Amino acid sequence: MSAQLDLDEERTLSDKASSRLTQAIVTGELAQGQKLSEADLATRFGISRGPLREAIRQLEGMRLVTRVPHAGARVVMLDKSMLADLYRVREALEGMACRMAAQAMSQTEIDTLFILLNRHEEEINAADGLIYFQSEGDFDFHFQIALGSRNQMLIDLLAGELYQLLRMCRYRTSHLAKRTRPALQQHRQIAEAIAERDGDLAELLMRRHISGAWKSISQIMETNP
Amino acid sequence: MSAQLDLDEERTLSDKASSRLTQAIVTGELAQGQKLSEADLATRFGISRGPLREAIRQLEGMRLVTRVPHAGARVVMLDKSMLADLYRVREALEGMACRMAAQAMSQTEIDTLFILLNRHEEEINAADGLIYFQSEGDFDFHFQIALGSRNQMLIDLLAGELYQLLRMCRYRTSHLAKRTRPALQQHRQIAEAIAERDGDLAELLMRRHISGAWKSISQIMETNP
DNA sequence: GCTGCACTGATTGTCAACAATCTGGAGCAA
DNA sequence: TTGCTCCAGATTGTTGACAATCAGTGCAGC
Repeated sequence: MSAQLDLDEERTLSDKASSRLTQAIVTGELAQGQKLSEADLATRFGISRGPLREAIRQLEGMRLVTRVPHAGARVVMLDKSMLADLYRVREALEGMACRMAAQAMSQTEIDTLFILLNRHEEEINAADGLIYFQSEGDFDFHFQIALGSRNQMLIDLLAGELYQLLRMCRYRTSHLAKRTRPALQQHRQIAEAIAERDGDLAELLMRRHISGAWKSISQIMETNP
Repeated sequence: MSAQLDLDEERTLSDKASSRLTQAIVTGELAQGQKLSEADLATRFGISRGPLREAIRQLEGMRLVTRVPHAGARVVMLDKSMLADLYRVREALEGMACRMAAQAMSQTEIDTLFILLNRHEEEINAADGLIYFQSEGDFDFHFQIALGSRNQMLIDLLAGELYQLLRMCRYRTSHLAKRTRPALQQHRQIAEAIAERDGDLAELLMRRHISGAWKSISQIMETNP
């Protein structure tokens, strides 16, 4: 849990509504494809429709909802084709992030990366089998690398848009197979490539890691609903 | 000019305002860093502040404006660091688009690509020296490849966000050196790689093309304002 | 029985007024 | 002069009412 703390006495109503909506969508409280009734949500959040509409416009920019004029907004449908698109984009962006991180990360940040990996490994060993956190730990790793790229646009794209969609997806497939151990192993290789400042290798490994994850997920989706 | 036609009797006021604002920002009618006064713009567009605020929220999602609560929105400042970020992201995304296009483009689309290149070459030869269109022709080429990727998310990211920022940048540096001929040559190599269905090479060439463009632009910016 | 059309209810889009917040300067004290 | 407080104007944030548009229903006509 690394979300922004919503001290109710901060920011504007639109922004708060935007956060709550994002949360509700990502956690599945609002189902995929569900219609977002302005009146309903406004009363539920205790605000008026004005700020709510602005929040919806913002979520539209994050690709979390789709809006059609005069017909309202709906939670995005994460079908297989869209997920395929998402993983390809992710492969490109995180590959680049990795390359840049290998060049720009400070030694301290790299140390942090390894600490993260160790903690992650302990969690896996401790709860061998039932690992709920895997996704969050995974996000932390990828997020740290994005930060390490020092590329603000890359960071915004990944953290602000793609990762939300990914979390949304994971909340729904969390019951499915994990492959945490091979993922951890790959993470380690990536971190080592970064530590050795080998941008080419770091990018290659990250891309392979992500396309591998997609192959695995896509296979699972064949046999499951 | 391939923008959406704004038949005034279509869509909603927010959307129309959004288009007009985008246009105004990209063409420089609204200067970088300029403050966007809601009252002023609303009267200028002949609408009320409600739809205008929604439009601004949307532009914020496209990274064309930055908003700070209670202080208003400003046109984004395209400083060198941001442009560097932009070109890196572009390199990653268009590289991937190229790889996917090499696999997914139909023969007809590939033919169109070469027709585009030929027309572009004629324009360069015809107006040797003063080539205003270069940017638009360039956009057409890159856009066609994005479409060829068949990846809707990639298309949206490129056409909806990055290209707007790029156009915004070009409107300001259009008076600077061009390097249209080497760019055309590189375009041709890319198209040929796609025609041969060589995704690896197509991606490599596109990435080299874009990072080369950045080196050139960044050099020019050293010596100019 | 089926098609087409008007009506109705609900939902979204828009507006103008009101409240909250920020910015800049006048006035005063150290 | 410098620094502070406080006020006023302007700007943004929010609201509730009003207008426009859409989806579903029932009826008339064929």
